[in-house]
Amino acid sequence: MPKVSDEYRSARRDEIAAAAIRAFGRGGFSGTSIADIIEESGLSAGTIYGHYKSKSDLVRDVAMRIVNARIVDANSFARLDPLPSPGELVGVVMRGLMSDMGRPSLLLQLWGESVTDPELLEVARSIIARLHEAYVRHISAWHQREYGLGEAEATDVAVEQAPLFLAACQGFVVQTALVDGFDADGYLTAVARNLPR
Amino acid sequence: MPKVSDEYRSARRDEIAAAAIRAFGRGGFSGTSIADIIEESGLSAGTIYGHYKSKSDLVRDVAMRIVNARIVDANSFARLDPLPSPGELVGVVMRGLMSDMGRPSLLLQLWGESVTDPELLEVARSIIARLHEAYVRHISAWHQREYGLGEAEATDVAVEQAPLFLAACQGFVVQTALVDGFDADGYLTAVARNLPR
DNA sequence: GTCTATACCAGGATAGAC
DNA sequence: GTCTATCCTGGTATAGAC
Repeated sequence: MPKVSDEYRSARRDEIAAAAIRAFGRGGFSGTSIADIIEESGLSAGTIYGHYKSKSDLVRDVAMRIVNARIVDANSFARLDPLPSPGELVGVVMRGLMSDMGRPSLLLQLWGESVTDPELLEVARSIIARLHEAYVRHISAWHQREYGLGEAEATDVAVEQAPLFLAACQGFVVQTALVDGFDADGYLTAVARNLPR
Repeated sequence: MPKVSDEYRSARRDEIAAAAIRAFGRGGFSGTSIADIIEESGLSAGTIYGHYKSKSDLVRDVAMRIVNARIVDANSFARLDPLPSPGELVGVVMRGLMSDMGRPSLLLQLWGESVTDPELLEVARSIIARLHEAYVRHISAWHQREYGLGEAEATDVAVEQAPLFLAACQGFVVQTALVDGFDADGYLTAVARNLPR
């Protein structure tokens, strides 16, 4: 085990992954060629294949990095004070998403390609599952604190409603990417005002 | 202008398009090769290129056929009696979608590929725009009839809320395709119960 | 109009020198 | 570890016979 190697390798992977994220952000996963990533990174084919064993390996790593960035704040919801309503939370999550992805269109591409690529499907599912779980916990906490429901009752409500808040996030992603002139702030305000509380 | 030709050509295009829809449904647009479509249709490369000038031409035609099938019932909402609430409408539209597409995953793929393909973007936008428009009209009609609002007021409400109902549809598509064990009926019931009315 | 055969190209991945 | 050069596969599209 060489002494510089480990952190060096990891730094190189970061560098390649960062270039790949930029490139994928423009062209999508399957629409981006290794040549594009070579150009974006300034590195060579040999180098990239020295750090990733295939394009699909790289795609999976990039997708995971995107997930992990989001997971962080999915778990910090519960500690916010004052506790935001579930509807306000959609705004918090989506604004966070926008600020570190620029356009969320990569998510749309991830979903699309998940349909045919089992490895991406795994990643996409894990994003959704974690967000779903965070919502169930949050909605339940909200109903307990705000309306004094018991835990079991609050959880029933949460299980019913969580998919709707998830849908509000997914709709935001779709509409941001596809509707031109989409009013993001107006949408998030409408969510906070009209979804159940 | 040969006399049999026109309807013959059009029937052949239908045949090719139908095979293409099945094939695209499995592999997505860019994930499906002409060879796949040849196999699915039982026809040959020469024939297909005799009716469509390129793969992208075929893709656009297929995407449009999918849209047009949906537009029909987007416009029949207003004539339903009793008038369904906007939330119930999500169920009507989505059940219709499911019954003629099987899995709505092709829509997910359409969205994903729209990000990088301008022609598909056009198609995707037109689907969303028409559904949005149908929702605005419907929500407005609902508020006028149900709560006696004036037209201007009802329209304001409709413009604010329409994106949320759209999101409920989009979330349904995403979750149907990606969440395993997704409870479609439970979701649609929750939409009808919890979205504003 | 339709088929078979094939030209042609793009993209992923590897070999081998440094 | 990294680069350059190249191989090879698979995919779109066309040519030419029937």
